[in-house]
Amino acid sequence: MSTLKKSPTEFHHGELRESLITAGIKQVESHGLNSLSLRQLSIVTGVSQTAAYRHFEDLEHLKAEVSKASREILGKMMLARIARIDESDPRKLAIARLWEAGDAYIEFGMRRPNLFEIAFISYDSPKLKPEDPSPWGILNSCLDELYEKKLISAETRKDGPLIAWSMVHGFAGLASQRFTGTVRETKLSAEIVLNSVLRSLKIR
Amino acid sequence: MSTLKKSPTEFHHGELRESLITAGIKQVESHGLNSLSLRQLSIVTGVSQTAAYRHFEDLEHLKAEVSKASREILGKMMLARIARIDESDPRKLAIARLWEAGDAYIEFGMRRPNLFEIAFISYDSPKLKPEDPSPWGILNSCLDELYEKKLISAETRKDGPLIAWSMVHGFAGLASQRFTGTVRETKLSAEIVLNSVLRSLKIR
DNA sequence: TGTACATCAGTGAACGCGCGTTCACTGATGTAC
DNA sequence: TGTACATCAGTGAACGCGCGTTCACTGATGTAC
Repeated sequence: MSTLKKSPTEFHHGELRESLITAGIKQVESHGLNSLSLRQLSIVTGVSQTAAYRHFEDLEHLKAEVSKASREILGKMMLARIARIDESDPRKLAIARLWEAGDAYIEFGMRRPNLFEIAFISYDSPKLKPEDPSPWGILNSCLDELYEKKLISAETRKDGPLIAWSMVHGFAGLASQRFTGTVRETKLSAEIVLNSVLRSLKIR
Repeated sequence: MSTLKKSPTEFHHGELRESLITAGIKQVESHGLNSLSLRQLSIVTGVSQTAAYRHFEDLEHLKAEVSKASREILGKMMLARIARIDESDPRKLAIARLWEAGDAYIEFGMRRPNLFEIAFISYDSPKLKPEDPSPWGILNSCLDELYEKKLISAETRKDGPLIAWSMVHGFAGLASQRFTGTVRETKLSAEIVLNSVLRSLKIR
């Protein structure tokens, strides 16, 4: 049971940096990207409104970290779905992994639209360490596995990331904007889209 | 040579509504979605800062109109590219139309990223007339034509919009965020993506 | 054709707000000796 | 083990800004008679 606020007796927070990012994620998720402000975050975190400057150069840098954290959440969701697959046939397993990764990506867009939005805004100014796990990296691992199992050609392996990412990212974006109908309709459409990814990769 | 500003002698502007939307488009295109404000637009348009309220309920409604106008610009670009096609074989023509429409969409994302962004944000509050021309409508016309020419099946006609739109919209979004490398690389990738759309529609 | 008057489309001053950021400061911590 | 002191991570007051929106107003326009 961890609390974001420091207890009022202690002067030092100890984990302010992490707390601010976590609070940022919550704020964006429930009130949208533009509601992110240093002041708000400070209040929520129980800290003076200038404390954040000990950890972030400015608002832009904080946003970039929240963006990165969102991608990491997405990456973890993809990995969790992949880990849950029960399949012994290695070829079917490789296909199922790509499918589940893509479906998790779409689900993230649909269920957490504001996080999806900030995750894929590029903040130029700050140089961050690459996120871990990275959705892009996971997709590439899936394609590597498909290639190793001879399910896709070398050329498809090369173009695959672009094709799969465009399609899944596009649909996830449309779903996050509620352009794809009800939740039920969106789930049906997601199946069509994922099948279409496999067809594009010449797997089916 | 039309000017956005009214001449200082005249009290009535005459076309303030249109001028504000046009100024909004320019503002978003060059300084991003968040730079849009009623005050800024009023200054640019040469009008007092409250004049806009005679034409728009509030900022949100103005944004929705700018968003709609962006989609119309995109629609016009798609139609312009379609009109420029020189091809007599009706089946090849139908395919070329889909291709050019998709390519125009991607080009819009790449070249006018800020307009692309505002075009596909959904503003719930205001009910607007649907845009004309609408990118979605154009895509559907292309698919209708492919179906009439027996180039796609009835089932593909049904799923086609989703598949084509996801893929093209996804890639355009990635391109607009500069996730697809240089302009040259992006153009090469666009070809791969559009070919992949055709494959998904079982045309090639 | 001329005029009274309702309506429309502007003005300009003012309000209150939340924000990013700066500054000089202080409490807490850790380390060298 | 005890202490001096540098460094780190907070505080709180203050700044200036741009913004959306309201209000009472006024100039321009069009229409009924």
